[in-house]
Amino acid sequence: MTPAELSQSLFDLVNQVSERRRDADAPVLGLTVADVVLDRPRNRDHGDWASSIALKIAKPLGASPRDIAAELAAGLEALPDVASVEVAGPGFINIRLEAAAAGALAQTIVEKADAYGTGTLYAGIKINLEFVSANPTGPIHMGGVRWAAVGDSLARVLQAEGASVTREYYFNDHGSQIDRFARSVLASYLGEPTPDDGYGGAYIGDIAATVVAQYDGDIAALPRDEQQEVFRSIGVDLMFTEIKEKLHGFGVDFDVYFHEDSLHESGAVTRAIDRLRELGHIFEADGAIWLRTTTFGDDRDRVIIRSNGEPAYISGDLGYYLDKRERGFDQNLIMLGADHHGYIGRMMAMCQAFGDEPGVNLQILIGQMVNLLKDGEPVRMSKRAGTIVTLDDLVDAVGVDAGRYSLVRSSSDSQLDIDLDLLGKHTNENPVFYVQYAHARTSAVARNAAASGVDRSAFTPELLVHDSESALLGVLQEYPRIVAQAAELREPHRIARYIEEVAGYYHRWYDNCRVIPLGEEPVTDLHRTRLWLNDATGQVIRNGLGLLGVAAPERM
RNA sequence: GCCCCCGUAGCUCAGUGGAUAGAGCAGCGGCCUUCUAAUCCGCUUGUCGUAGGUUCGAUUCCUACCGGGGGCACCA
Repeated sequence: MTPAELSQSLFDLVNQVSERRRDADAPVLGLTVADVVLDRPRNRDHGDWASSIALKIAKPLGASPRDIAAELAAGLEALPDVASVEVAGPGFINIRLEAAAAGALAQTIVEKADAYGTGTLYAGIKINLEFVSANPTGPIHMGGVRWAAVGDSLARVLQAEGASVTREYYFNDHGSQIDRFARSVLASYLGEPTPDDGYGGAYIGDIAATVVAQYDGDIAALPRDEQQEVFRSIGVDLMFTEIKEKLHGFGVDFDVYFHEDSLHESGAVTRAIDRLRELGHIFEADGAIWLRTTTFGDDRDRVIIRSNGEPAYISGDLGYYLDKRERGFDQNLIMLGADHHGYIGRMMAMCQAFGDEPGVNLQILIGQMVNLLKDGEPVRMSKRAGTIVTLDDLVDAVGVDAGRYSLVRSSSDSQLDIDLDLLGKHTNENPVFYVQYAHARTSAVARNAAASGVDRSAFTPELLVHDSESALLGVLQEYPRIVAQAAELREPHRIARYIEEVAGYYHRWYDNCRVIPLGEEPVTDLHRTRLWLNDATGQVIRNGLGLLGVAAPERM
């Protein structure tokens, strides 16, 4: 019996009880199945599943919660897979399943394999997920790396729920930051000091040297403005290529790298502005062209074409958003750092100005910043000052798996502290090893089982009665719900926390229950059935790590 | 001044209205002739920032305040 079936049964019982109890003239409760949720109690004494529904409906029915609970309990007890039901505390209903019914899950998981945990929440939905989008003015730093890890994992989670996801990187190659970058590289080449508003990192010199080596001609012979253009175009390409390669090495690949420049060149920006003008949301003032975002809740109107004729940054967003919509994306997700949260108002206003629904067609996910600490003291990261910690630094220190895992296991709402010293030393503190070790252990057990003549030729789930077994089964059952929740809330860290929990239950089970008989003891159906549970656990950990983009090693 | 995020064990952090608030790390003490000891077991620590409110029930929702971080351009 699946949790869904059990909660449907409970829902039916709730309806029966409320029909029987309510006065003829009283309003119906209007509950749906979703209101009748089953919890997996933390305390195993409270059964395999628990419901607080009696507490919720007691008042409208004018009855005591315990009386309602008792009636529901009687109905549940009659179900075939339910072993026992009790009413506890103020009116909780604690349900215990037959061991066979609970244990059947092990076989289900093994048979579903990679598909276990996937759902259909977003079946048929096209989602565009834009993340990282760091400017190509320097190596990708820790802030961007966090979104690379979280965004890629979120994409995987959404795909697991049936969505068609396009990972997209918006490449800002149009604005004045690029000019600063070009001037900085040029200055380095000429041996001049870094411009006041330029970038001063050591990588600037490297880029200058590489550009000189790659340029087919004599840069020194060019006039200064042409020199700058050479350093701009080749330098940006170099950065762009490097960023792509580094992200690839980190396991993050984008489907689309979208160039801001192309929006201006293709006329997409002009088209978007024309469209908004037709809709009556454009006005002119002080020599500039504005979008009246205040109509849609923004705290001020926004300039989209400056009085000098240059498009403001947001104009690219107008064209870009329209382009995404024309490409058929129902949901457009954009991940931004907390330093960009002020964009939400204007972006949502823009979405609404186009006639779309903010929060549905456009969703902006804000993630908090990464703080770097050294000797317990904060280190400020700045591309300008050249004090940056890059993707490479992270991977060199701890590797891809531990790096991704440490970035994705915290809520994006929390600022992340990363201690540069700890990063290099105490790698065992990373819970990823705890989880990976559990997975390696399931593989080792499976290998040894094969060598010892334990196979999966029998499956008798009613034998899985040890406390550590029902606890493990209980947590394995949660997986599909966790994936759905992570997708809905856009919070992939839930997957990490969950598999840590699975690893814990598995290790404790391993300690208590043998899959392979000791010494000369015969192989029994209990051993064979436990092998199913072992393999099921490995499968769930593997699936979970897969959603995080972290390897599931068979040996450690 | 306004907006967003955070405040939970010594540290880093989970916990989108439920029962006795959890994990990892750190500390102390136990288990290897037994499927991998990167595991497991035991001990120890909490005004869930403060004060109100809603609720049968609040770490969770609402309000105010305190503390930390970030943001409020014809920059991108």
